[in-house]
Amino acid sequence: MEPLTNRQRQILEWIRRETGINGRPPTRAEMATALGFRSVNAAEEHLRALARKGAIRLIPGSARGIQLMDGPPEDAGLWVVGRVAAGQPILAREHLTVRHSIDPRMFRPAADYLLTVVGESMRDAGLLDGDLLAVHKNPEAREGQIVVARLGDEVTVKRFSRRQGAIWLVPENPTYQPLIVRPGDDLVIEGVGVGVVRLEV
Amino acid sequence: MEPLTNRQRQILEWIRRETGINGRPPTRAEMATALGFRSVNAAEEHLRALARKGAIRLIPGSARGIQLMDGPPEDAGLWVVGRVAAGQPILAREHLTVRHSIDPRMFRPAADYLLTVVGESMRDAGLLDGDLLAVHKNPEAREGQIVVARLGDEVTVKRFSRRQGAIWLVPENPTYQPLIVRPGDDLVIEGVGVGVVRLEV
DNA sequence: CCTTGTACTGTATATATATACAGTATGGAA
DNA sequence: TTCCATACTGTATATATATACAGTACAAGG
Repeated sequence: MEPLTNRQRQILEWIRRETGINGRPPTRAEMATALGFRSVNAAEEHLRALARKGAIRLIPGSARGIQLMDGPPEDAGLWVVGRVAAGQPILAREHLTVRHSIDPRMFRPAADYLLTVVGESMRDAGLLDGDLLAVHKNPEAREGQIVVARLGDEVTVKRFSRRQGAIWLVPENPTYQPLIVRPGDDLVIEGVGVGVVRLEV
Repeated sequence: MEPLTNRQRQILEWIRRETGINGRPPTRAEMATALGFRSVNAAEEHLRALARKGAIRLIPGSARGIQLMDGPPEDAGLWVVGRVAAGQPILAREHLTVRHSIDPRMFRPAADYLLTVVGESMRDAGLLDGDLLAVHKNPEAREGQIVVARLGDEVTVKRFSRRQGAIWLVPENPTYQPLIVRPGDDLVIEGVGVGVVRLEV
């Protein structure tokens, strides 16, 4: 998709919001009124530009014929990706399993997927066995963040910390030991935790 | 809402489906074509009937001016209702605050609202301060369930238990004491916890 | 029996709406 | 410099769309 200008992004966001609120896309006249155009043609040309760049689809000759190319964020949903060892690292294979209807943008920053937590190593951070960790994909982490880290083939959820020039992956359970990552170990930060969803209480 | 006839329910369902697929409500002509009417007025009169019975709202003089009164269950979302004391009972007032786009039917049984947990009394059950407890409205509870209970004016989240002929509201934190409900105290079970959503990690 | 509501057909029309065409001004790329 | 895209104003028009009005048939309720 071609990049949008600031104004175009602004207008696309407005259309998205308006469509969500009213349950139907706006007309050119409604756009002009709301966005401050004195000519309906300004709206028409913005729609053409957005359609040309692939952000929307226009249905010719049809009232309110605006289709948003990426569905409204409300029903985008999140996938549960594999299972993650939060105790002794156990599993590594990544594969989509179930999709849940949760707005990814409810979390800050927005979540990209959900990971099932396995084990009790993050218990004192309120992360229990079976919990779904909402993860924001990011190759870097800041001090104290809960991260999804990959060490070789294995994936683990821990608190990220830098101590004595090394990276520590610290559990939140006194019966577990911190993982100290030595330079040369192939550590990959997959993302940072941005939220938790528990389906059983 | 007045009861719908079979045909009206059928047509309402079609409108709902169509609106979801196309991102906008149908026109009278589209309805006639799809539903097999040879007159657009059949569609018009069905819409009038649905509007009169409160199932939809019609926007006069507007193209595709059909508003579904109850949104499709997928994007119904959940409201955060007030704040609940999970430590010493603190707050009682119930009022809607924010709405989150979470499928209520993700939980078993389906959630009716979200409650913000206040305090640390349920810490060892993985319920931290600020967590959103997904609650299924229910006036009864079974042994061991996490309940939202109202004692007089105050609302609290605890584990439900029957011991020695009385009801115990048991915290999950050794520094807190169980609440023993004596016969005569006006205890109301507001609902049972069916899940947790945490927006910060 | 009469009335009311449902469930349609068939025709007609005002207007809501998309959309073309003619301009103006600006800024970036070739 | 020229060309093109952006970002608009302003006018005009074909048609998509809502909606009124006139019927028909049937079933239920008072």
